[in-house]
Amino acid sequence: MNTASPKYTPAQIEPKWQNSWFATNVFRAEADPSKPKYYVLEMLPYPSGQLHMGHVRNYTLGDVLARYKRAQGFNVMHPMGWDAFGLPAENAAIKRKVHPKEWTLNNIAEMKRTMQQFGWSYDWSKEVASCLPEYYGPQQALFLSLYEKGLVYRKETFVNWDPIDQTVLANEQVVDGKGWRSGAPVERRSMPQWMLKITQYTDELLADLDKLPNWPERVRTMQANWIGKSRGLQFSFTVQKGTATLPDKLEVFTTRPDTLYGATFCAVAPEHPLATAAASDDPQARSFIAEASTLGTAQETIDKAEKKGYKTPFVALHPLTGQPLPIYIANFVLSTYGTGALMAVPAHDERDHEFATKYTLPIVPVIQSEQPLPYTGDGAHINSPLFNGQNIAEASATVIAKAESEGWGKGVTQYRLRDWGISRQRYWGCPIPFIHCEKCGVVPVPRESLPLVLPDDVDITGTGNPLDTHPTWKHTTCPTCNGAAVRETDTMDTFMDSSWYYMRYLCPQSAQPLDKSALDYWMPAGGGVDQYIGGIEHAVLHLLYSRFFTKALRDSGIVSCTEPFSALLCQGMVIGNSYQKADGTYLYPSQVEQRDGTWIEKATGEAITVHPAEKISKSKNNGDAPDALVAKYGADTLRLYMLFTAPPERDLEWSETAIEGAWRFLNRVWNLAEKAATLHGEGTEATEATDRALNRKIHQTIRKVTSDIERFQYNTMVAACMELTNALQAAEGQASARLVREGIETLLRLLNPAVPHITEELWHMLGHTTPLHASSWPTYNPDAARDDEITLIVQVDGKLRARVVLPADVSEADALAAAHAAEDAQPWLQGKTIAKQVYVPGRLVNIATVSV
RNA sequence: GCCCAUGUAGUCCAACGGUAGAGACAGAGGACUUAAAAUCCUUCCAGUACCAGUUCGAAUCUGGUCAUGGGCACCA
Repeated sequence: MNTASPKYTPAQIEPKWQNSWFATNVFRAEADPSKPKYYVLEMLPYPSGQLHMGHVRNYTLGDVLARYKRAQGFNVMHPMGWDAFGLPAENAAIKRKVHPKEWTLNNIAEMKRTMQQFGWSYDWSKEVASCLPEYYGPQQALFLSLYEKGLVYRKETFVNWDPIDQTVLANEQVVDGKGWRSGAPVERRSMPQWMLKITQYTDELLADLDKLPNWPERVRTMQANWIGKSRGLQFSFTVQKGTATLPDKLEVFTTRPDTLYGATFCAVAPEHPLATAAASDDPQARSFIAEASTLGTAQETIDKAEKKGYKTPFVALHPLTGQPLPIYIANFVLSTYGTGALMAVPAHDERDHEFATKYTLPIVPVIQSEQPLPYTGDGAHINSPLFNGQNIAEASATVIAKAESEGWGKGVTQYRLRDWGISRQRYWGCPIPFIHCEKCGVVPVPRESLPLVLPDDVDITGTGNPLDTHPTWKHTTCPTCNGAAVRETDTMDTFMDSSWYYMRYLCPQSAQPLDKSALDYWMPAGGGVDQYIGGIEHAVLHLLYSRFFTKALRDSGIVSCTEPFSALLCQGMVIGNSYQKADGTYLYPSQVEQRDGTWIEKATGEAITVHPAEKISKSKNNGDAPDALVAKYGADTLRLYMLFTAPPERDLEWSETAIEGAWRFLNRVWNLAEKAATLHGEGTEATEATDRALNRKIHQTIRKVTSDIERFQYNTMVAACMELTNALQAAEGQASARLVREGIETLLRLLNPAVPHITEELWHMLGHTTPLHASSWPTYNPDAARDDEITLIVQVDGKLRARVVLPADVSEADALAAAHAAEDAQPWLQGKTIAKQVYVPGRLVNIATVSV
């Protein structure tokens, strides 16, 4: 009887269900105090126009959790938006003569269209795009709140100037001395910058890392390192030139005050006032300083062995011995850390040692050691009249106490974390709402005239700042005196945009920047986003800034919670081998195959080079585009593949054949359920035992899938569902049709968060009128899940010798007796004296014998 | 150089300190088919990178080595 059963056709069923979900807003989330809330958040994408596999993985992980929590009865917030300001839009404007706004909005539309093909359960009514005035207007208002809190200031400062992007970068955006986006070596320039006082929260940002147990350890470590807290002594040297004593002292910071007697020279940064003073009448010093700054950090990093110094005419008087120490300008001294000057102890510091060796300066050991110098370990101090024999901790305390009592120094704590420079001399960003008036100085834009909107009619050429060169935009009147004034033309770092978007999601239409009642429901005191998911690349910057923002807004009374993200999951990258032909072009994985141990192009047989797995990218062709794969297999197959192939934190290696496996599994589920829907319990006579076994499997699977989802073990969750599928297939004709059908329905409910379209379709096909997304999560019956009998392992001296099958509720005595009686164990027990017996209920008996 | 993670069948991955194999990919054989694809059935394959230790018992814990990946790297 061939009933021409309908085949699994994702191209038809997926759009159908997506339409039904989004037409009726089933994922709409509104505050409801009668229900427990759960806020699932994935990092918002930059709208490049192209969705890539990393996004697909990220959003699928979040969607499983969101759908699961919804089924568990939580009121789930699961929003999505766009990190839509930034340089690529301007680069596109320069290259392709398209306006940044048009380019960005088109990209958003395109990406959103692609994203909707995946059936992710977003409440799209919460969508925000940071480039729209509805978003950046409120951001300007928040910026004014921070200003009122004293957290915003302006500072003339050396900044990292990116010569390609023609913009200023934050320290954090300089990677190995190069711009994090352009890759160009960074230069140093001095200009007035808008700063955010993140350092006011340094201690809290560090201490509260302990309140984040559900963050990956390594992320917390990275943040702690970034904050870089260190304790030491800050003290001053009297400075002389010849015999004349200078009015200003030389302030230095050291984490090793115990080595003070070993200090044989001092070094200052090229930007230090003393360096400037030395350069005033010395052209050589001037050229040394110029060289040190133009070299930039990039050169230094590449050529880090090259420590260079220039001797100044100044000397510093040692505070304990009165000895004059020469002062050098040194290229390795950072002006931004500590005081920009240091005391050098070549015997116990590697850099100082290298420098002293190069310039033949004295090296005085002050710690007893057999090790070659420089020795950085602990030990008894020598050559240190005040504290000979003490260790580092004791000696440090002695020096600090003496310095403080005599008033030439004090114990201080230094941090590596600097204030956050947010000024960008760019067009495509949030305008900073301030006005420069000659009479009144820097004046905030009145809140009632926000949003301060970007002008559309700009000419983007790639040089300079379009806001500055715009004919009219910056000219305005001073809100205080009504005189002629000009607007600030800097825009904000895009990390500002992503520092609070997770709050605006909760009230995207609010007239206030943030609606406290919505925030207090979704992000109450003591709990923020319940689960945040994103890439490890944001471990420091975005996450640290967001934590700072949350704390600052808390202190302004705008939010109640103190940490934005209660739990964090950093997913691994999606990587793949790349295949390169001799002419340098890259082939897709589907175009190559391995034959007799070598890789060749299928079409031509030409040999190709295989590069090891790296991040999937368009230029390397090492992975197909997500929408092409959706067209080929459907979203559910791609989702399942992403979940099944590797655990979330691990890198996921691209494999076309593994996708085929996911596709096949879904077809098996389809065929199984489809058959159950057409056969109406025409019965086989099932035995009680087979039914009980199948029922047990069903309940064990519910238990396993539930706990796997809770632990983000999505790969084993899928495996458990595959097992149940196998069991159900095998049970056809063996177990009762009613139970098989129940098993299939359970399977669909368990798989629904992972593959929502096919499960919804089959659920419907089985005659259910309540859709799966509105159904509750299955619960298991512990009695049904319990095994009747167990296989007990019998070990003798730790080695497996026999196994015995016993009732699950066997007593220890019976289990031991059975173990001793086991035939296979006999040869190993003959004539042995038993020393110890270990019984692990349900698992094993281990009989340890006395060795002769 | 420092810190962290990872290392299990040909491949991707499982395994509260307790039977190394749940699941999948690939391979082999078979069934169905005129044939192929699809589907279904059966099946081969490692002893957990290496060395030592703790333990009745180690893939799992500890120490060391190696490899891969990532982060930090003149922070005084």
